[in-house]
Amino acid sequence: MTSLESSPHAVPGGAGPAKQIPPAAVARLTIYLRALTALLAEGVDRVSSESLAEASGVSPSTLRKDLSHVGSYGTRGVGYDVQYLNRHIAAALGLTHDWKVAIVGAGNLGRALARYGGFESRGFEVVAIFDADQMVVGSEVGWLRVSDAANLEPVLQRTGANMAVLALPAAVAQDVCDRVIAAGVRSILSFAPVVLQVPPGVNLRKVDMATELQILAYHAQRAQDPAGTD
Amino acid sequence: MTSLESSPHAVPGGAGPAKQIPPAAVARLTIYLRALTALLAEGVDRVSSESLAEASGVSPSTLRKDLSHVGSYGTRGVGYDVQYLNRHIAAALGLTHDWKVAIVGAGNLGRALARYGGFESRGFEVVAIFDADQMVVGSEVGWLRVSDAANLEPVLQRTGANMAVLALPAAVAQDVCDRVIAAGVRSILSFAPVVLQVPPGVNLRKVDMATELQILAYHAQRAQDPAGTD
DNA sequence: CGTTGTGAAATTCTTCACAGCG
DNA sequence: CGCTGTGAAGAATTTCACAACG
Repeated sequence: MTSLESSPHAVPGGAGPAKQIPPAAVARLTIYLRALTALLAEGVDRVSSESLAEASGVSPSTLRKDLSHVGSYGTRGVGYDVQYLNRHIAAALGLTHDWKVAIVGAGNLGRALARYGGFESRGFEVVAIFDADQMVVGSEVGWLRVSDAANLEPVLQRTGANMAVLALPAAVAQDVCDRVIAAGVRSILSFAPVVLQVPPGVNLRKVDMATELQILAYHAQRAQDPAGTD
Repeated sequence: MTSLESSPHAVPGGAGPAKQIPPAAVARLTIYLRALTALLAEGVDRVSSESLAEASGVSPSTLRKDLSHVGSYGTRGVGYDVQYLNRHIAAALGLTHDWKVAIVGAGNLGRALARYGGFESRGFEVVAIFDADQMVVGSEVGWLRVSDAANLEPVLQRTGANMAVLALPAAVAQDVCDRVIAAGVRSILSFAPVVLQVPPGVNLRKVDMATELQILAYHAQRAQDPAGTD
C-alpha cells in the first residue's frame, strides 16, 4: 500500500492532505492520471506541464493550478516524474482504497459495463451484478453470475459493495436507488435517463448519452445556422 | 468588451433567439427538457420554476436564469405552460433538426447504445453501426445490420450521418475519429477512454465511466476520512 | 397576490505573469 | 537558463433580492 509520508518535506499546517480540491480540478485530475498511465506504458520517465497539458487537452496553466491542489510534486526546471506524480494524484483521489462496485441491471448496458476492463485497472472491482428478470438471473457475465435483484440488500452487504452503478430503465431507477442507499451504499453512478433524488451524504453522478447528444446538437445547430450576426 | 449585439427584445414565435447560451446552461436545459417530457406524460399542464427546479435537481434561481437565455416563455404569477416551454427549449437546443447518428464499434457498449431507446424519442436516429471484426460485420443489432468499418466513409455519406458515437478501444479511437471527421462529421461523442485531438470546428464530447467512478471515489474518500489518518 | 425575469453581488473557475528554485 | 508553483487579474457562473407584471 502506498503511503504519503515518503515526501521529504511535510505538508505545512497539519497531518494530511485533507484540503479540498475544486470539483472542476478533480474531474481533470482523472484525465491526467490516464495520460500519465499511458506515458508510463510508453516508458516515459519525465514530463513537463506543457506536454502533459497537451496530452490531456487542457492549458498548461490549468494543469499546474490543478496539480498545486494536490501538492508540489514537480521539479523546477525539469518537470514531473511520471510515476511519482501518478502515485500522488491517485492517492489524492482516494484510489488507494479498494472500491467494490455493484452493477444493478444486466441489460445491454449493464453487461457492457461489467465486461469493461477499465474498472479493474485502477482500484475498482466489480463484485456483483443484478437483474430483476428471472430469465437473466443466474446467467454468467464476465466472471460473475447475475444475482436476483430481489436479493439486492443481502448480496450488497455480503460482497461489501461500496459503490453502485445503475444501468436500468428510468421507471425503476428511483426505487432501486433508494434500496441501494438503504443498504448502505453512499456512492452511485447512474446511467438511467432520469433525475434521481438522494438524501444528503450520498454522492450521485449521472451519465446520460441523450443529454450529451443534445448538447452536441446545440453546438452543431449554431455552427450550421450563422444566425449570430444580426 | 464589444461582443455580439442581439436584439433587445426576443419576440416569441418569431425568429429564434440567436444569442449564445452559456455551456453550463445548455447542459441543464437538456435536463429540464426531460423533466418537462415526464410532466407532459403525467398530464401536468403548468409548472412553477420551483417545482421544475426540484424535479431537475437545481435551484430555482439557476432554472430561471437558464430559461432567461432561451426567452421569456413563462407567465408571472402562474408559471410555465409545460408543452409550450418544452417546445421552445427543444427549438433552442436545435432538436428540430433530424440528427442522424452513426455508432462506430459494435462491441458490448456499441450494441447497448444502438438498442437504447432514448435516441429516437428526441430527434436522434441511429442510421448505421460499424465494426472492424469480420465475425461481427453483417450481424443484426436492433433493426440495423453491422457495417464493415472499412466502408466507414461511403456508408457515412450514403446514410447522411451527421453525428458519430465512438464506442471502441482507446487504441483505435484517434484513427477512427480522424476518418469520421474526414468524412464530414462535425459532432462526435466518444466513449473511448482516451483524450482525442480534433481540429477546430469539430465538436467533441466525452463520456467516461472510469473518470466518473474516480470522481465518486474522491468524494467517498473525503466523506469516510474527514480527518486524515496519517 | 404570486411568480417570473433580471440587474447586481457573491462565488467559483481560468488565465496571466512572474517569483522561486533546481 | 528553464520550468514549476502561485498570487493576482480576469471571466464565468451561481445566488440573491426585488421590480415588473399578468
